[in-house]
Amino acid sequence: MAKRKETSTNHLNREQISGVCGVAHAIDILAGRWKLFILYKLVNRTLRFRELKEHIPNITDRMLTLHLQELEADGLVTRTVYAEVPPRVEYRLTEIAARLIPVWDQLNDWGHQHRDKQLQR
Amino acid sequence: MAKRKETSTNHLNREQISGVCGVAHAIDILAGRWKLFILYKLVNRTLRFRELKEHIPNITDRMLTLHLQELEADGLVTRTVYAEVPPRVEYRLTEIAARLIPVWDQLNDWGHQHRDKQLQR
DNA sequence: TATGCAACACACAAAAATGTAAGTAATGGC
DNA sequence: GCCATTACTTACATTTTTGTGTGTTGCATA
Repeated sequence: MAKRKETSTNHLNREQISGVCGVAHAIDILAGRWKLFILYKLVNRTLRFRELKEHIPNITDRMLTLHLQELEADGLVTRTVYAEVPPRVEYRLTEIAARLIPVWDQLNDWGHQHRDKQLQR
Repeated sequence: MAKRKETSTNHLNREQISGVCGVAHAIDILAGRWKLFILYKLVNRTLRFRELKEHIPNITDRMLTLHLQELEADGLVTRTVYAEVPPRVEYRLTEIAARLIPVWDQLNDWGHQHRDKQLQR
């Protein structure tokens, strides 16, 4: 989330894998602690910073800010600033993010199946 | 990958989110640096440790071991040990992991689309 | 004049993931 | 006896992610 060290083996490995494999790239983008929660909340509606924060239990201002910045940089959300005081900033899904919704539904089903199965053991 | 501290806010947040959201749970399981690469290599075939290592550039013994252990614990791969010397250990996908293959295909398409789009900017 | 609000930024700390290097066991072949 | 092989393990270092707490801005209202 903070700046990454671009010469580290860690970083280079990440880049190489994401460059080769579309799934790895997708997971890379989606894997932040709160990102999916944020994206979920934005499905079919626009929300402002404070509203997102209220919808997502335990998230802090900082983590919400960092994740939103990354999601914006990755082209998954749009940020709109209104020239008001106090500030008003609205977030919404981009078109390419919306294309993921059906995939999320399937992943969601799988995730629930998997969790149930693991709990039986 | 090493043991996690079960009382940390980090850990508790992770658990809570994964407990509520199937997608978050799925991403949580799949998000290790080399996990998708490993799973990909195992689609439709069984491979032993050394073969996996040769198929995955730059991975180290340690990272491969750690990821395989987690994948096994999460029920995504099966580990079969043969009583030979030198040892022979084979890994294969479980049935529930195989159910993810169609989702991977879609995620893969999306990942490539997304990357192409990002590169245009 | 003091306070509150929204959406951050900043400095710092803690935890988690990843990487590096070396070592281990049992056995077969030389 | 010495070495090679396989699938690891262990100790340690580095990088990355996440969390905590405080400060900032500019205007409105009390």
